[in-house]
Amino acid sequence: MLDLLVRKFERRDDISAAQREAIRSLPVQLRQVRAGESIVSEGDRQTASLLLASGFAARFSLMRDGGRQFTELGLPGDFMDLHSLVMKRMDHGVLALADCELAAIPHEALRDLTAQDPHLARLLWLETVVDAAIHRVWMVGLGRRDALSRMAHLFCETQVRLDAVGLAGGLSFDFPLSQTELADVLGLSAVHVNRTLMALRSSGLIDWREGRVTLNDWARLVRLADFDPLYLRLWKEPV
Amino acid sequence: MLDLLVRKFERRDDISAAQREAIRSLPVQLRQVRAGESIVSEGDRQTASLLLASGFAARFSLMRDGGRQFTELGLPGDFMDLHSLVMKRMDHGVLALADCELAAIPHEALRDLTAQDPHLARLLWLETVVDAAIHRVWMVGLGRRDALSRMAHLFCETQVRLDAVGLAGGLSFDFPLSQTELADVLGLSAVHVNRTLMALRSSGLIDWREGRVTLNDWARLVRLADFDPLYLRLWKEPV
DNA sequence: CGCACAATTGAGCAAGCTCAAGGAGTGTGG
DNA sequence: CCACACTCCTTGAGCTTGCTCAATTGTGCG
Repeated sequence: MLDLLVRKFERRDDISAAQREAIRSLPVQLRQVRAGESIVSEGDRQTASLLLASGFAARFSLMRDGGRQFTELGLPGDFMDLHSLVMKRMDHGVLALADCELAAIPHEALRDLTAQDPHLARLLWLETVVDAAIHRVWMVGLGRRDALSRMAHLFCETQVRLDAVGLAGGLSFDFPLSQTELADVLGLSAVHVNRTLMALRSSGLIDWREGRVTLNDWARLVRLADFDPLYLRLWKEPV
Repeated sequence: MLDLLVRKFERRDDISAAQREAIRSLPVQLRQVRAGESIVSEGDRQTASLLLASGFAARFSLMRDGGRQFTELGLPGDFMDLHSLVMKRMDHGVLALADCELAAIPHEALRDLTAQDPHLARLLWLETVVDAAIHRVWMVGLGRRDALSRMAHLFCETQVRLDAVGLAGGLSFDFPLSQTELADVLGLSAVHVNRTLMALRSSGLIDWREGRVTLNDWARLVRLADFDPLYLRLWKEPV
């Protein structure tokens, strides 16, 4: 379960056997959340951070008028609320989009680990920094991309992120969102998501049936989305 | 100059005299950048992080088609690229919107500081986490708010952030952006920014003349923007 | 004066929205 | 087994927010 974290760190930088061991021996408490249920609510004060072991989750904010905006998708290997280690009170909620298994790691243990090992501290810090980088890319999409390119970008990003944790079978991956949920990711209405999707489908770029997306023409999709995966920091570079 | 940082930390948590001193004795190199010039370019590999001492800056991303989206405003007391301490390569650029003074703090010094003092490490980490929180709020605005409320929200946020560093005279503050730049903040066209601004002005909510904004009706503006400053983490709470 | 840049305004257009309805799949109680 | 409810997807129709293109008016500066 913590191996997921080890493997993610190892994609980004070299770590020693002792460090690997230090991560593997972090205390965890397993938690299961059903699809559609809340994982963390806005305003909660966290005392542990949740590592998603399997499933799909999303950070979201609600508006006074009932509107909802998802601000990030959480995939296996991602922390849903690592930032709560330094900012206890949650400024947003986290929702399970599929059945999820989560490993709760007490903040106390994470604090000890980061105090004793500055390198692992930086790798954890990097996790939250990559979240911010993803946020920025989404902002660019929300502010400056039209629906088609925005959606294409999300599919590209999701493919690369899932592939990084071995959950993409080539250019195909599970994507258990409803179109309404996708609309809240993309800042569109559900109706427009449907039409945009139809356009992507009928131009042969993607298929999406029974919760599984297939990217039929990666090159064309990347061009349409202007996608460059550098911001995901999924390749080695010393930290 | 580094006092700005000390004061920001002290707004958020208690720090000891020794810690204060450790921050004050960080090596810095002063740098001046003229309005309109670039502070950091996308793709740069940073070896120091830049603390904005005075002026106004913005993070931005460019699109292939020439479009531009600002992803955060940098105000005095903010780091423009603290995240580069753990993610060397810049995934976006930083632009001076007004004449800026910056203090460059070598990564080496920051690494030493964070390795030796976990509490200060967490406070620096928190800086980047608040950036991410601001990103999320902007995302909600870009995805789900109309132009009027989005602009009102930005003015509220800017007032609170400037006030926190003593740069707001009551409900009035310097705001040295052109309408075109504001458009790139809000994900709107310059023309629509102008019209939205007119609406805010003629309803008596704000004035904006000669680079200075005045908020005439804070309560109404907050309501229009649905603004809640909690995400800025400008008040005390142990880290 | 001439130039560059910012703000403003008009006019027409379009991407994306809302409202509404219908179909398909699934689960539940009778 | 059927009726019903429910959710999700799909499609049509008309509307509205915000866009583009274009022109006009300052304003500071060499």
